Amino acid sequence: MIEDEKNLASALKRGLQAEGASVDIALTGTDGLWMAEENPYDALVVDIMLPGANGFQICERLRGQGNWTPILMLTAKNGELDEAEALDAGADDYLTKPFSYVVLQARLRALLRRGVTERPATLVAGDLTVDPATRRVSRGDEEIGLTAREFSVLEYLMRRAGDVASKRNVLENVWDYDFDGDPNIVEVYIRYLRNKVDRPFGRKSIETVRGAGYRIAADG
Amino acid sequence: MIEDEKNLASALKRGLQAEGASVDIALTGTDGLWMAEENPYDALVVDIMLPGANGFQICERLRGQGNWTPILMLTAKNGELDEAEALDAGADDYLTKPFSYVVLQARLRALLRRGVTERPATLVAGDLTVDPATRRVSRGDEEIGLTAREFSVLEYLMRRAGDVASKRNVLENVWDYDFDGDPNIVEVYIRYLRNKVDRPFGRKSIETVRGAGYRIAADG
DNA sequence: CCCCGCTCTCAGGGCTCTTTCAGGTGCGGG
DNA sequence: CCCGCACCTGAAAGAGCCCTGAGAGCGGGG
Repeated sequence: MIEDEKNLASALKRGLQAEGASVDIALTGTDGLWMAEENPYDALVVDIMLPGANGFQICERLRGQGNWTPILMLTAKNGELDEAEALDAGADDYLTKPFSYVVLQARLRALLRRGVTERPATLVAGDLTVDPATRRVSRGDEEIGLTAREFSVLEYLMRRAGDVASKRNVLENVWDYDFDGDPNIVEVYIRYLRNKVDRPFGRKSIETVRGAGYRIAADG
Repeated sequence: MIEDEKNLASALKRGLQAEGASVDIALTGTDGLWMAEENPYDALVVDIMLPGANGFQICERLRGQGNWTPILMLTAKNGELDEAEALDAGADDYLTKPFSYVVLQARLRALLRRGVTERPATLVAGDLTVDPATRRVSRGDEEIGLTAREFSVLEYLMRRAGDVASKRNVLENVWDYDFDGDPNIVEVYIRYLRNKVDRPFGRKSIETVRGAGYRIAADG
């Protein structure tokens, strides 16, 4: 999220995090551009009015580089800069300030679903399925209720089903990139997940690879 | 960019940045190697003549670690070190000094377009396979469980299948670069590996080359 | 205002893996 | 044929990884 109003930025960040998203904030256009160039984000939320480089410039620059990360642009109601211009510059959608949080959330979700990134509708491993769009998880016919964090961790593991994901990997992708807390948090969430998706079914989908990380077998 | 001539380095950096690239500079071979190991760069520009470690060593070291970041090598016109050697060492392309900026730019673009040098997903030697992504090892259809250290040692040997890896090599790449413990640890792990990947199958994949190190035959 | 669910921290403990060490074995050179 | 050095081996101590239960902080909803 590239947004210079700190209050707005941190409020949105908290909201999105509560749903399990992992959010980085840039307060200036130049910082934001740099971060967007360096990291493979799922989507960007970009304000138009920014110190450094403005939203249009960021869009054009990224698109010019062949970077097609979905962009949601925030435009000012009475701004002389039209919304159409935002789309012309390469944004995928726009939102007029002021806007409600739920609308932002819905638009973002739509962008992700549409996603340029080839993102399978549902992730499957054996009889375990995870649907990022609806945020539902089920084993066979039985639906499983997960918290936001639990869901994110499971989603991440499922996206790389078969591969080993290190704790560092999980931290950087599910928590923030520069997370520096106790890595033990990952172990804790693995336990929560096992208690919900494995134990009740007598299964062992989530495997510990000692010294390396965790793995979900591609076939469940 | 690993280049010790500050003027050249910063001139190139400015040029590349003007086109939207993001450039880090290392002035010594050792710094450069470290940075290349720690960060996922899109490409490296490496001078041959460097304080610390030279360009060849950097190439070999990175390739040995399974790091296939595209490398553009800068060679000296009258250098006794041939360009062919650069390619042998694992560079993807080379440029003879002095060169014009536009040529460098064009070569770099070509490297990026070509994309990452295709890395083999799994390492194979006869019927023995090692998959770094999933951390699975198998002989034929039988899966073999290895500990973290065992896996690392085997992976290292497999990456240079057919070549002899000295104990020093193994220590520097699997343990720390400046490991100063007892080199006997390598012998111990070779034994563990033989007990797991050879003995049960009546095979002798891991060969001792007395006075030189160990080797895994490329065909198992 | 209280309760409840979610996230995260912390400390303890089990168990596997890693490393060390001391002594044995065998190859190769003299 | 013998000796030395490089390599091999078994066992045991130590370290570190991972799991777990308990609980604090926080925010939302009743």
